[in-house]
Amino acid sequence: MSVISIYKCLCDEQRLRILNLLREGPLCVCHLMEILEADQVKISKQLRYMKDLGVVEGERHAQWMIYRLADEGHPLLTENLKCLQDCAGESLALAEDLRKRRAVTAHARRTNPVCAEALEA
Amino acid sequence: MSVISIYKCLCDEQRLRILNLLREGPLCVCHLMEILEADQVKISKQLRYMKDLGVVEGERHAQWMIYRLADEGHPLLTENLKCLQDCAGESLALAEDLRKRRAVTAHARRTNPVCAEALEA
DNA sequence: AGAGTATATTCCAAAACAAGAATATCCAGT
DNA sequence: ACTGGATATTCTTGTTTTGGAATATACTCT
Repeated sequence: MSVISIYKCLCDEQRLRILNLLREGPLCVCHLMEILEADQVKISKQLRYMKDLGVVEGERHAQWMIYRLADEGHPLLTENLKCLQDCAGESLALAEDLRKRRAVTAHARRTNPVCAEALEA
Repeated sequence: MSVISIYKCLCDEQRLRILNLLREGPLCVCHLMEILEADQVKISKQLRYMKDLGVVEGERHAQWMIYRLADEGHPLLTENLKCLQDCAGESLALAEDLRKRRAVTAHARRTNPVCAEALEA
């Protein structure tokens, strides 16, 4: 995972939002779809793009693919995601995304325990 | 200057190196060419790209165009440029570029005082 | 085996970007 | 007005990235 790769991921709003979400822990595609209100193909493609650059990793758990930040997170990426909380502020709805994230995963724990459990692993 | 714009500039090696150089103060195109060992058109195009995104500003001084970071530098950009010194390390020759920068501007002060002076303004 | 859910891949057209060559502009000095 | 230096723009072509539609794969449950 090179410095340039990290910036290539961050330079697109949707990818940036995905990384911001993964910062708080792994997520499966269906949760990302729900939080970002985007269709499945688009999300999958973004994840593929970032996986090819080594920024993100995916692991299958039953029928779900759980994605997480690769490498325990390169320091540059970690720093940026932290910084973005304050810097981005209004324009990108990062805080809002995180709020949704909690709602979605909490809900999943009830409706879809198998998937929810995979997130812990 | 948006967050995404900043990352769009940082996600290309040459642009990143230019920003790293501008962090220490304004420079004119001919100095950038010399330090990065790149041809004029390529540098001009990168500067144009970054200017259109509002990340960089240019001002004419006689026949020279002096470029600098816009806006006194967005905090996110500032943070990244600082962080990169350590993070990037070997792969990108950022420290080396800065060394060259000092040599080039020092030399300019002797051979081309008019241009050199414009950098101070 | 068959059906359903979750996710990935492929194909194709559009847009953005990059690189090189040629040319244009702006300014200073004569 | 003319020349030369510094910089910008235009044109063309090739590559990367994006977006939508269709399709394929992987896994689970019955």
